[in-house]
Amino acid sequence: MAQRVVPEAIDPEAVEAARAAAMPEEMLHLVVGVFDALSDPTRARILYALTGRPMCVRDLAIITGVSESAVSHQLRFLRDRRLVKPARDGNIIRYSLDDHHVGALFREAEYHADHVRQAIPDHPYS
Amino acid sequence: MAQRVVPEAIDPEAVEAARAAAMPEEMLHLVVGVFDALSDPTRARILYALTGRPMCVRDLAIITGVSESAVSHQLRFLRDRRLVKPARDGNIIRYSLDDHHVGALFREAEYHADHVRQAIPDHPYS
DNA sequence: CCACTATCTGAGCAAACGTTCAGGTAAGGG
DNA sequence: CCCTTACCTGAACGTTTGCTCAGATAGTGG
Repeated sequence: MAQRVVPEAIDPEAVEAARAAAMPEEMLHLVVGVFDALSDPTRARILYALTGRPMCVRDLAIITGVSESAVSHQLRFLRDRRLVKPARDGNIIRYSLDDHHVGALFREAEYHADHVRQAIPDHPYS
Repeated sequence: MAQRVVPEAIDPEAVEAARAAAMPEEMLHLVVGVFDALSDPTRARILYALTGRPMCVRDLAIITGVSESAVSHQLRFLRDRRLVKPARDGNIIRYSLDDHHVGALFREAEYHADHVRQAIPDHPYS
């Protein structure tokens, strides 16, 4: 009669181990935040450009192909997450990377991209 | 009379350099794809758990706190991007990481998280 | 075979996202 | 001073996202 209501673990040891090794909630929030910052083409282009040199809003708009307003919105997003920092120079504001780890993240992601392209010669995403 | 219609670069050299160093469109697509996979809390929890050991859908649902259906949907997403791979074992299917770079990405992101928390002792995101 | 288990799939929906538009602020030059 | 330049901001919008629900599929054991 009494049917199972709570789903049981199939491999309780694995679940226990995973729970023990799980990332703290707060850390996960921050980690997901960085990946989120890098998960949009415009933001990725901005950050990748800033990998090489500081740039102002106007020039970033040219590079990314969106409006200056859009760039400004995204820069605020990136500033809030401490990924870029502004530096005033007269009338213009030059943005630069606030964390050198961004470069490393791109490098690792590129390795992964190679891994994918290697698995499927004619690349899998349309 | 003839007013400027096309926005001019403020620092043409920087724009030119950034253009020259820009990531190829196709590569950017793949790179953004990985970050996108890692930018959702549920997917991040799944991948982080799989960092330690292979797991089945049911147990991942327990770990992540969402339904088995939701996990299955996300696993399809991750499978499409070659981030995880399934291995049948009788009736259950165990998923494992398909790319060891995922671990490295988490590590770099954690470094960044430390960078943020260091900058602002009482952590900045609510 | 038939019931059960583990996983998958498609539709539907509320929430979040990225962009543009229009207007606002702050520093610089005539 | 006032106008221009560079950047910021809020509202509105169409799109995308991640979830749940209901039902389908595939392997297992009696």
